[in-house]
Amino acid sequence: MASDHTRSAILAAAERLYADRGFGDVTMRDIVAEANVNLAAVNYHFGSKDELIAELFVTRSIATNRERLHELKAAEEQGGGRAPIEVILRALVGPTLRGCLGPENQRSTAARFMIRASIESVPPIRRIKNREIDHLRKFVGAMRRSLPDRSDVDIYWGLNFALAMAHHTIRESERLTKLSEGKCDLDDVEDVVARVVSVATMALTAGRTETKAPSRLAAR
Amino acid sequence: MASDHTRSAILAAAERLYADRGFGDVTMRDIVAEANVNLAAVNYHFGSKDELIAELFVTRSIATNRERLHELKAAEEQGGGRAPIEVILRALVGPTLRGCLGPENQRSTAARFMIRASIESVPPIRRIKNREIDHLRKFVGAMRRSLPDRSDVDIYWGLNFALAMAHHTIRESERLTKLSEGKCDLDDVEDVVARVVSVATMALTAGRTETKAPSRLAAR
DNA sequence: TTGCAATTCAAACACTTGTATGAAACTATC
DNA sequence: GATAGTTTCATACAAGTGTTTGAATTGCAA
Repeated sequence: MASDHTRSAILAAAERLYADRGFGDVTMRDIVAEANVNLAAVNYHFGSKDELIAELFVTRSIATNRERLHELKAAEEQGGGRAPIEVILRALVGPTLRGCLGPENQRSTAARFMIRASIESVPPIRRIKNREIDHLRKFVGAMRRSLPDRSDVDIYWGLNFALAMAHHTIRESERLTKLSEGKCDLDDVEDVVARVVSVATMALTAGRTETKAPSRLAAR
Repeated sequence: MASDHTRSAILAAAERLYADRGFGDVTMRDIVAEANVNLAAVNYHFGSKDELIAELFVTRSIATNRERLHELKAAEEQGGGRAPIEVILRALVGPTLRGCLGPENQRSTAARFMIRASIESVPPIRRIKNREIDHLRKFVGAMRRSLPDRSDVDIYWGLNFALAMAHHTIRESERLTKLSEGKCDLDDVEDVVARVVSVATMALTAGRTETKAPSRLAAR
């Protein structure tokens, strides 16, 4: 107990630095400098660098998953156990996209940290990451209920592509802006979410629910 | 001149190790051990570790781009200047997917190295990477010619999503296999290519060329 | 205030990293 | 076969890494 001040200062500084520069080039000395704390404090409070990273990841992982599941559950309850596929997908990719894109000042360090963690596979995180599969299975379940005629394989691929578009867009947002000479506005987060959800919905419904070809706006 | 043997042994070993384990945890000592070569050889032949990485990346970058452009050019010539969008997308994502997926023994180290390079952003590569945008612009041009009614913004997003699905599927192939309990067969590369191309095509044509809703098999 | 545990701190430690050095071995030319 | 240029090698070096140490400082209860 006592003064958690140092502890949380380290957590905040580490998360910020890791989110910005990745795990590779952030040293413990960088972290303690950013936190205005002595070098030995990290080992004193967390045991080791890896345990610090692990704690950061576990905490954020739980929070992100809770947020996504909250949206999902609300949608399913409102639909009497079956939510529209667009809404499910929105619950899956919305929180992360909103946290990582948009105007600079309102991006969450937490979301950016999680994206880093999903890219750079550092040992302490890799060990924990398997649990994420259980989390994704809950979305698979919801998608099955939403699209009972769809094969499992198609569901898995749809989920995979939805995450692909969301994560890749975040990671390569700078390149997309440059390539499109600013024509693709990544600050308009809701537009990005709508595009991702729309395409993923098409991937999941094409060739089955014919004629309905959901428009991009329908996913808003 | 003289014996390039050492030089190329280093290149091969480095590419293999980087492809497998990433830039982060491969040291020069790992490389020279794998190449059966003295530690000082890397600095003697390449100047520095960074220059070795840069040479590796430039070489592979040129080769990959040439392969993709070759497919693209052939398609456009056959179509009298306008290739079907499916074929353009196939030229974009096919080579990489084929190189990185499929049965273990026929995956190319080159392709896997390039994926590593596109994920882990290490300084020597970051400096070079900007040129890739020029390469992508050629695909944007072909896509514009193929879909003249489509807005530039939609073209850029379609390209972005196509690359997203291809790269993410490669990076997270293990997770997808585990999540789907083997139901998604990532060794069937042509099926994966067809799925990616199909979804990207839908993203690029939906709401415009109505009724045609291209089926997954149509993209084969 | 005194005493004791929790916390902070400067310094050092053991280890790994990429790079440099200078002697040895090799190769080809005369 | 001697010589000059290239390549290899064992070894050392300087810088940076995470971690440990033991003394100083703080905070709080008796």
